Amino acid sequence: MAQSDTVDRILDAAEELFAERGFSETSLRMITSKAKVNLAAVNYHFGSKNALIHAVFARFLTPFSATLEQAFDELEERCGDHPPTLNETLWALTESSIRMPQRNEKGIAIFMRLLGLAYTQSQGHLRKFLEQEYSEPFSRFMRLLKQATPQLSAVDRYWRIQFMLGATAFTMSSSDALRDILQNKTGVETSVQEIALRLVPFLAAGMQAENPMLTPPLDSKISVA
Amino acid sequence: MAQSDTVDRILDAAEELFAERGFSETSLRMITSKAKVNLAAVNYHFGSKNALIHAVFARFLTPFSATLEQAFDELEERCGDHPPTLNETLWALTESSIRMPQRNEKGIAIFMRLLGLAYTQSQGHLRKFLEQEYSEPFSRFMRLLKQATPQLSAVDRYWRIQFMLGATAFTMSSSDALRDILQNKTGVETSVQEIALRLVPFLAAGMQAENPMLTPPLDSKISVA
DNA sequence: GAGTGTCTCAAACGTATGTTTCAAACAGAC
DNA sequence: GTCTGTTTGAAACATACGTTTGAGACACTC
Repeated sequence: MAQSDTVDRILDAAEELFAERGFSETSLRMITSKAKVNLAAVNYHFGSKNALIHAVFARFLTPFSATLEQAFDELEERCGDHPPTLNETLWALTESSIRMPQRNEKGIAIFMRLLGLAYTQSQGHLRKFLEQEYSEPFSRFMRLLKQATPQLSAVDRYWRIQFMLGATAFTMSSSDALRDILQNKTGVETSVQEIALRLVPFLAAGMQAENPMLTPPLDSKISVA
Repeated sequence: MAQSDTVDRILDAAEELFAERGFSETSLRMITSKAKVNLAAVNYHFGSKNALIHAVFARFLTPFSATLEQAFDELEERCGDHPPTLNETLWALTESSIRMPQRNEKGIAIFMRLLGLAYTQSQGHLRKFLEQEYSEPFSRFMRLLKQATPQLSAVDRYWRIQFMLGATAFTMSSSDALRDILQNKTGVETSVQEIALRLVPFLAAGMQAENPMLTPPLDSKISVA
């Protein structure tokens, strides 16, 4: 074979195992035995385990980042001069992730789970890699959010964006487990698309909540001070 | 010394390191050297690394669970026959965690971060341990949430609770870092109490958002199917 | 078909991990 | 003081990890 498929087999296996178990909990030997390739192939083709992790992310993040840029372009064009609304911005992001070209049926779930892990697991090298490779669509999203919520103070907006990120990353990073729990308890099946469909209204409502400082009940022991 | 403080020193060090780095990324040798105790002390006092993880959780979860039960008791008593509202329920939980007896100033952040990790890192033994030890206050909270949101279907409510958990665990677990970023960018100081003050309205608004299935924009490519 | 660069393979390397061992130190009771 | 049960200490254990090695197989060029 001229161009070996070993690289792809490794990436496929690594992607799935990383998503299932996390990075440090997945050994190269698990990956190579699942991919049915030799152990040394990983270091031959990628150089190191960290570089393999980067490659796994790059394989889906590069096309996703392109799709997202395009979605933002269309959105801003469609809106003309007035800035896109919060709902439109969130849906542009959601649709981009859902309509991504998928390698298999688990595509989105793995994609989301990996993104969640990237935030959650404190892998310094990964964060650095993602920041310097994909900072542009990220800050563009932030800019759109700012335009869509002019009524919020910078501080309020900052914290609410963190809340959104948290709800998304956390839910997606354990979406398999959560889906299974729900499946066992109620027999209801839930696709990742449906989770996203439920998540966006939740986030939008939270972002647009009333002034946060007025809500503690009168008898609360917490002072605003 | 009659009752050694080795146990507590190990628990303190383990708690902090686990919260900083996760479970598999923290070795017993890191813990014992931070705690300035012998390596074998962990296995002597706790039996295994997994048992140590359980002990770390039990040390703050047991008193917290008691505080929470009490807060729920007071809440339900105060409300008489009608069920507590969503805001009241959320505030009862928030105040319980904020007013927890804290070992140090990082108390709440570590507490939240560990809870988030427990959900995120796929440590089967931990989930099993937490479920069989602390299922009661958890399901009581769930019951209160159910009563406070009768308009939601069971499935909607399930997912929205996950979103709340995520926003909370994620934000609180990285509250130190997030506070510092905000401090550097805007010069604004934020206490954990203030984060909670901002978080609760966000969550309440998200929980009470309009029917999630009606919100995708008209030109959306996503079908509700 | 000899030569060349690419890739695979089994084996080993060095290091780090969780756990165990066993002697020494310590405490409190008699 | 001596004994007894508990706790600490340094060292070793077995295992798993990421990585490296060097010989072999393969496809291709000239």
